[in-house]
Amino acid sequence: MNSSSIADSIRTRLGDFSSGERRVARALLASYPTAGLETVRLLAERAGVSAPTVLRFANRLGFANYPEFQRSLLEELAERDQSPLNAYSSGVGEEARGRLDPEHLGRSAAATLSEAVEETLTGIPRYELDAAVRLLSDTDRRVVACGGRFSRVLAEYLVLHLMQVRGRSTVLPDSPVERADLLSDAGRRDVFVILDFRRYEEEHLRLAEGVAEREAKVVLLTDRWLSPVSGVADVVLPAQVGSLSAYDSLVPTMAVCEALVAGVIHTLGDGAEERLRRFEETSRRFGLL
Amino acid sequence: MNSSSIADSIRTRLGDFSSGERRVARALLASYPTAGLETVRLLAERAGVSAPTVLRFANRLGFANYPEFQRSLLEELAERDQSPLNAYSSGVGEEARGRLDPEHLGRSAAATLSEAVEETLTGIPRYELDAAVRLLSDTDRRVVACGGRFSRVLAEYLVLHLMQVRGRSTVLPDSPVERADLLSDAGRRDVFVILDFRRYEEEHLRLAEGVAEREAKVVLLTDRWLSPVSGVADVVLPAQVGSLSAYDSLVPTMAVCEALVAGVIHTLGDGAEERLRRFEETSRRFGLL
DNA sequence: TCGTTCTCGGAACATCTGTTACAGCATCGT
DNA sequence: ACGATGCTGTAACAGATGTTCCGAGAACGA
Repeated sequence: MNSSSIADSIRTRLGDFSSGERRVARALLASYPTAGLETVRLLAERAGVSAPTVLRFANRLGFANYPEFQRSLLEELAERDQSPLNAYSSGVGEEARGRLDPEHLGRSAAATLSEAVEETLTGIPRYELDAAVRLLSDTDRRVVACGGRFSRVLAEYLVLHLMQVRGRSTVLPDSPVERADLLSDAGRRDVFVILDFRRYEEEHLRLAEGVAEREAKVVLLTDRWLSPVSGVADVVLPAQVGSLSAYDSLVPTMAVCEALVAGVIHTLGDGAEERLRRFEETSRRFGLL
Repeated sequence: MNSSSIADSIRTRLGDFSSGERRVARALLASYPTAGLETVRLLAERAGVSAPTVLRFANRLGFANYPEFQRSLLEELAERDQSPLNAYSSGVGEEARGRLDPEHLGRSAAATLSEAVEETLTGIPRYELDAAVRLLSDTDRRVVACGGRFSRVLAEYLVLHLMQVRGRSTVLPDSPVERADLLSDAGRRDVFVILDFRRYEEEHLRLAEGVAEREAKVVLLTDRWLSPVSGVADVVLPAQVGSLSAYDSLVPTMAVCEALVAGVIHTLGDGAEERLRRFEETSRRFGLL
């Protein structure tokens, strides 16, 4: 959706603008093109600058008048509405995947990561997603999530969501005592969400084997080479790792997490809404906002 | 409520209009909505009527002013641009939510999220990305990151990476004392990475204003409605929020984080590699793996 | 045919728009 | 440290905009 010449022109030449003009550019790009179709004063307010700065911005773009600038915006809009297929005119998808071109950091990242997200989510078998959602939607079960170096933050992210829509969800504590306490009660009423990416952590495998033995359910989020935990897991959700640098990307995995949350919310329906309301009310009452 | 309420309203009530007003309506529908965003006189010419007729047309639609009519048109346009996928589900929010059953969960999530990632990364001006990378690659500066309810985990994620490739990076501590300690030293040698999404947190604005006053640099990661922090930020990186449920997605923002890290690694080159080697060695030596 | 009603456009009006000039301010280089 | 340069906001300006009023004309029914 970037065949629009004006927006592109702004993005390219943003460095030449002054800081005030840059604010205008940002405000315009943030809600394009409508912000540019309002009056000068409104756009100025939106950007937090004065009216003349907006005019200087238009001048710098090469327009003599503000009306002329608006006319260009309108023409562009009219063309776009006429031929909606032109959106794909600038083939971004054909760029090399996985390799980072520093000149076009944004573009190559866009191509690599969006493709990884798409492949991941379409690549996961329906049954697996379904099963994972069913387990996470079972409010009789407690949910415990854990991850490694980086994936730990996604465990937290998932739990933060689940806390709000269903409750009874925690991340596996760090401290040995707390951890032992939690695992002592582990049983068939629990589902463990384990995020394990290479280099796979042996600790995760021990954990998974242990709780599986006690008939707890295990959901595994991993990369496409499949952590050894997959041997004991009830559900396996593999993700692509389309990486931009030495590090693998966790973006597709985060997408899976959000899809899971969306599925849980849908399954729980009114239950989730009620829980959420209660959650918010409690937050307000205790001043936790 | 179909794709565009105003256009529909016109089509339905076309019979109530006078013949002159009808010509205006046709001209407007012929090139919708751009024709309505021009001046009264231009629309009048386009329709072959006089200016007052156009105003009567707007009045008949229930608008007190012509500007008010244009404002509605703009709002409608903004909404439509905001969620290009919702054009199909025709804005029935509840039904759209209901369509997210596990059967289509994977597909719709794939489409929504990968598109959001792509739009986000191609939509961010190169200048902003470069500026952010430049700031984060300056090892003379300390990096401090902070976020809100959910985005906090991304602040952690970013810092985890930066710790390994450049060091001198922390998340803003939770405890008031530690926080005060850190902020006491804040100055031109620092860059604050603030993640602020709606509902925007006033605390972030205060923080940003405070550190900006002391000449620290501020990098803002926000949604497309731009947190108020954007007023004082040196770099603004907006992201799409293509959401699957009641929650906005943070997947695109995570993609931005990874792109930033990739940029920093590239900029630092051998310096990053050496740092990483040292980091690994230290981890092994102290048994921190 | 006449009179009523509705519709429409011309012209004057008030407002708000975009615009410009100017002065204060920060930033940078010397 | 101190001018020079560039950037920004305030205030005043001219023009265009949307708006209103009023009279001319058309449509319709009696």
